[in-house]
Amino acid sequence: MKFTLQHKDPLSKARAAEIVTDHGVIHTPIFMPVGTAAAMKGIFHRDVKEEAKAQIILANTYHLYLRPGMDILEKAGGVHRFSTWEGPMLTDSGGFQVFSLADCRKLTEEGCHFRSHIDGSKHLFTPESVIDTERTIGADIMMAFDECPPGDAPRDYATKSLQLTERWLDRCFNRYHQTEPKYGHYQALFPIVQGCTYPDLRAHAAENVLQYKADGHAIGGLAVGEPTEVMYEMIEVVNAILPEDKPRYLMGVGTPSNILEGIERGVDMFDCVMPTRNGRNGQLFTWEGTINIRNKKWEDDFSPIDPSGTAFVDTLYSKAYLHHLVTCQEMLAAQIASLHNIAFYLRLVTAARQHIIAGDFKAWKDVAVTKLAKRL
RNA sequence: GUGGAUGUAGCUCAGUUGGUUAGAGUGACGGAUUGUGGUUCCGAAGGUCGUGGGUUCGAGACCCAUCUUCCACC
Repeated sequence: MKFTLQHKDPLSKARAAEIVTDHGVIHTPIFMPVGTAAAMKGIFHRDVKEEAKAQIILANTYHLYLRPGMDILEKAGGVHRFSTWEGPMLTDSGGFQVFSLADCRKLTEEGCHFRSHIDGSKHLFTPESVIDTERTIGADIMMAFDECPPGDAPRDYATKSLQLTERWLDRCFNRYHQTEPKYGHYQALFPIVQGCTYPDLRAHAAENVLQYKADGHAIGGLAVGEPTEVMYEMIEVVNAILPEDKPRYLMGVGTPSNILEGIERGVDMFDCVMPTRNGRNGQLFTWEGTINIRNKKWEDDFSPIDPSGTAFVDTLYSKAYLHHLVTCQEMLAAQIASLHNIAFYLRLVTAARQHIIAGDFKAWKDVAVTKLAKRL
């Protein structure tokens, strides 16, 4: 995997770069749509690629491990061949899922015991087993197995959690170096910087991660309940330490404004369920602000969903029709809204990249953020 | 025609021996959702208790009449 820095914004930490993987090139800053079970809910991969212009998508280790299971993925020849997505992919380690299902987990030094949310069966994830699983899935970028503590974690818990995450990280990299890719393409492993909302813990975590000379670094454990300003502060602390010549990935973030603020602070990669999950619930993102298409006010608005949109759904369908589909809970509503939203998120980061290259990112961002936060 | 049931929020229904401001689910309305269980949560709105009399300090509840819908029997 090769990371090439192309442009740096003179007035901020924003940068434009290129990541080359064995499945293709990623231009950063980039947003990565989340396809948990190796599928973008309701959207054909063809449209994810051709209409939304996604360059890399996520899948989830926890979910693929439970269904269809690793025997099937191995027989399928990995997640790319199985799902027919031929572009770059990234797998989350399942750390977040294990911890977001807190009522059915038990944490030990060895790893995490948990019960399947599907059938209640018992399982154990360890740093080693997760790396093995991610090798079998075969994504271009694998994530380390970590603990993701809540946003309001007290300091003593945050400290212990970080120490465990760091011991697990060491075991992840040991296993990573002991194993080989199964399908003939390179797989990177990104460590995840934790530390909750404590600047010194974050700084320590960022320093600790450097020893692995990884292909890229992730910032995790943010947007989990802490104030937005605190999240930005943590990004600044961490990015001051993470190397400039490697991609930085802010996990699970966020709103369009969050993403632009992250880019300004030197983040290159983002993922979030917001465009797809909120789309299924009728929230549309636009340059002018967000639209709740369920609202009665749209029932007789026959203007296009997004006149400036580039996905075919944006100008083909009216707001009134989408309002009707959402009201009727038609599957098509979720499909249209999801495709619109991920297309918008990709246009958002593409615009950011163009403005970084043009040299006017900061001024553009300040104007864009105020509009994006509006509700229409 | 006779007998029996029924009527409470848009819809489906609770509502104790008569006792504070008549509740729930669902829908409709609005908000939330940040490394996805096609999810979940929150808020506010919504009532002439079929109608009219009566008994009572007090009636959604008891009595009378009447109307609605349903069932059974002639």
